[in-house]
Amino acid sequence: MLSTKLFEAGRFYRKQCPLCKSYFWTKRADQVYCGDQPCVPYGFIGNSPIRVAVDSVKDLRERFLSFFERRGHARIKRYPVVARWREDVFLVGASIYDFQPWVTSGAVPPPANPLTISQPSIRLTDVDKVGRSGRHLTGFEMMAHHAFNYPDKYVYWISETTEYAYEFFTKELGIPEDEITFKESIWEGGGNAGESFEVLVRGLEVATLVFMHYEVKDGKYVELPLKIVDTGYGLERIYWMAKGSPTVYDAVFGPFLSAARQKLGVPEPPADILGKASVFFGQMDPEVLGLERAYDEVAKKIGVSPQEFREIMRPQEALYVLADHSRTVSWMIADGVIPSNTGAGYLARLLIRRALRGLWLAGIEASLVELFDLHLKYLRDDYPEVWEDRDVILELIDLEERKYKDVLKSAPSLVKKALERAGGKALKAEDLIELYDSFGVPPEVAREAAKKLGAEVEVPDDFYSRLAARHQARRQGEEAPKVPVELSKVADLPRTRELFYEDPYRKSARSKVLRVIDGKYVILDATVFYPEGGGQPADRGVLRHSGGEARVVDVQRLGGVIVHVIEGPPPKEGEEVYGEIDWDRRISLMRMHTGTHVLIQSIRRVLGKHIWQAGAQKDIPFSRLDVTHYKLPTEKEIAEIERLANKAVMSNLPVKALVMPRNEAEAKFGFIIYQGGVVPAREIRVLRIGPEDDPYDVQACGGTHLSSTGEIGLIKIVRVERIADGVVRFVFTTGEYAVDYIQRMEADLSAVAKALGASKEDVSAQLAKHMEKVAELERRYKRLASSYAGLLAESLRVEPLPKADLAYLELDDEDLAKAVAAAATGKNPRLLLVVRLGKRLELYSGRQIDVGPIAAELRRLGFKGGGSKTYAGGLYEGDAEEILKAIRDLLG
RNA sequence: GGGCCGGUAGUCUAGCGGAAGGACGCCCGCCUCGCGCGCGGGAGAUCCCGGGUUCGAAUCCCGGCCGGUCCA
Repeated sequence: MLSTKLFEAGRFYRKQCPLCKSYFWTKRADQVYCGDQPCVPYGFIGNSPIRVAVDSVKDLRERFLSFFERRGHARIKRYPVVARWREDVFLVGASIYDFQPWVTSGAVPPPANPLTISQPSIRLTDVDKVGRSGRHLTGFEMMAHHAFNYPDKYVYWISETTEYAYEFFTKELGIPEDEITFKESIWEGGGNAGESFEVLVRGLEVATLVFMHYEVKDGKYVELPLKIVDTGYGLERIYWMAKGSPTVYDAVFGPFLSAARQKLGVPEPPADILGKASVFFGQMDPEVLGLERAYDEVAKKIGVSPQEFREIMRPQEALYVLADHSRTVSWMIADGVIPSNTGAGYLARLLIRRALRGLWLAGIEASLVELFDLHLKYLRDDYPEVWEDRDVILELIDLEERKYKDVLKSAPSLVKKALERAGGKALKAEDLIELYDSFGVPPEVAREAAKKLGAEVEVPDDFYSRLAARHQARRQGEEAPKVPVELSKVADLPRTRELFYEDPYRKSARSKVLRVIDGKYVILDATVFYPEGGGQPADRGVLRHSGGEARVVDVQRLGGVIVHVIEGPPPKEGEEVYGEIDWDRRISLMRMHTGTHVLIQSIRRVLGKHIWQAGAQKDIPFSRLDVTHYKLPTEKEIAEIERLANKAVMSNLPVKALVMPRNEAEAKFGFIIYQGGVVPAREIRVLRIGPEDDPYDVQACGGTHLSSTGEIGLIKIVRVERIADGVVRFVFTTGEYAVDYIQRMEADLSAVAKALGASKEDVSAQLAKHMEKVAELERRYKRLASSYAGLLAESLRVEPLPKADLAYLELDDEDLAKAVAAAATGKNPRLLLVVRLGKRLELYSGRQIDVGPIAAELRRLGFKGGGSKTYAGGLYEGDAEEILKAIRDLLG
């Protein structure tokens, strides 16, 4: 039993729902059911219990946030929907995600305590119900108030939380006190758990109050030192209730839906059918029933034919899906997601394709870009930052729309080919997998295409898992540890002192050997050797010790210590060694690393805010930087990026590594600091390029860096390529390697210039001239050759035989021979022309003569070759007279 | 990172071991008062590059380059 002061003082009854067996609290003595779906139907459609005027979603959000502000909560800016600070999920699915795992584990203090926020969240678990259930959304705002209770600092717990919620709904929104039901439940997620209350009003869950104080370990609940109040108030749902409209979509997207209907000529649906449908769908569980069955059931309950019902609903659903998905996708793109075939990008693509498919199924001919554009106008007020990215969003949608249409267009011919290969009648599961794996044709589309060709295709239920199995084999073996040393063998050692951070320019140090494992792995108390990390390779160098000199071939982090992998005589444990790094290599890598930061910022400034690092590998002589971008940059853009990057180099900006608390870094610089991925610590190392008041670039980074950008010397982009959908790779180089590269290019250019007899500056013009000259010569040659061939054909000495006319010619040019033959056999269809071309012998014949049997006969005389009906060619070393004689015999 | 598909005239494409074909576009002529349509003719291709196999390679094999696509 989960009770609280509010229930005791407010005279609530605790009851058990006879349908779902849940316990709940209510003020109404006569309430029987829990008040949740599916136990009771919606009671607010067309009749809202909310007594105050709520003009807009924005108005409601503001009421909530200021309500909690007035009660001592700090208002926090919403976080991005892309969870770059986490490695376990792509997207933020609730407000608590903002604080996991660092705050909830206790490692990092919250940005404020208590706090209130309205967090845009994305969940794709119920994506199939969106548009149909009337209440599911892929994107929604979770309004919340959070309190983090530490053993030494108590904020508030169950009684305050329930009172706040009760007060918000009854006082702030004016819902009658006896309309509120608190249902007891247990909530679990993200590795945490706790008791919870679901706040229900007339059949709709409007908020969940979670009292998180367990960690889930091996299926058991372990008490956490932290007690966290995690609440979630559905902004869209409460607004829906305030409006009392048939569906949440009509409430939230109303103006857009009207505009879209008008634009597309889709009639306004009858509100009563929509309202009833929403109520019945709400009470159904399509997961169990199947969506199509649910359709029939609801139609029956409303009293219309299933067919009529579908006709009314299909276009509405398509519009609902469009409204929801377009908002979610816009959020994602504005936060830096590029639709692609991987990760979060794939989820964006999925939503875009679902929106397209919905419109297509409903028979609505429309441009998705225009519909997005229309919707963005309505989103502008609530999400100004999304509006700022309008251009990028529309360009990406246009691109995706075209791609999808291409797939649909090419599907029939691909399916046809697959059918032919499979022998006509049916496609097997492997064929479908092949189609999806190689061409992106979804199985449903393949089935439709095959049906049109008269073939039956069944999509297996386990299609996607079979697909996964096909790729599983390759995934294995990837996670080989970098050093084959068990963590337990070094767990007792103190953290290695990281001299490379204290002074990145330090080349050597004396330090003590703490442990040597297998004569190959050395751990020191302090080291100048940088361990591989953050895309920067490990240092190389030597360890000099009493027993000689060992080469350091690799350096890796293992827990808190740094392991040197050596080749050569190992040092003794306890002795002092002299470690020296390969400085030329290290300083070059530092140029590459600092250069990477300069480059990504330059790319961002030229190509746009949607640019994020998708991976990077610093190396010599070339490094690479992968960024999110949807098309190959133009030469002009690349030149501009390079110019900007080198301008930053020439400005000789200061580079400074700052160690600061995570919250402070995030608040000061934003989430843009997470370019290289997650940094798992309370204190993070932030690299700032440029002056404090106007930095060029700021990123969380664990690498070694120069102290000013001028030391990079030069940044040269070598190549730009698209390595995947939505990912562009910049291959570049810096410092002396950039000079090497340019010198090599110039040497090549010089060689070309020399061959052309032109100066380097004049190469391309001279080359164009040469090409033109060659083309002109070719034209002249062809003209002459063709008239010469005509003359030769005219002057052939033709020897009439009973079965054919024979002619013989000696030439040294095969093309000429062809031309002569074409002219001569064209005129005389019974001509057989024998041409001697050095060691080669060729026979050409007119239409009426079959050269095949003749060639067969000649092979017996030593001719090696063959051909078609009117041509035979091959080697013949003997006397041409013998051939002619044989032919005369044959044709005589 | 890996798999698969593709690269043939300005564009789209057929051919997939034997003399590089078609469509659109372009040029010329006929028809028409003129335009368009129609008809006839013509120009236009290092068959992506480099090796190999073969008497012979656009075609088969190997290696590159470029593009697409799917999976990580």
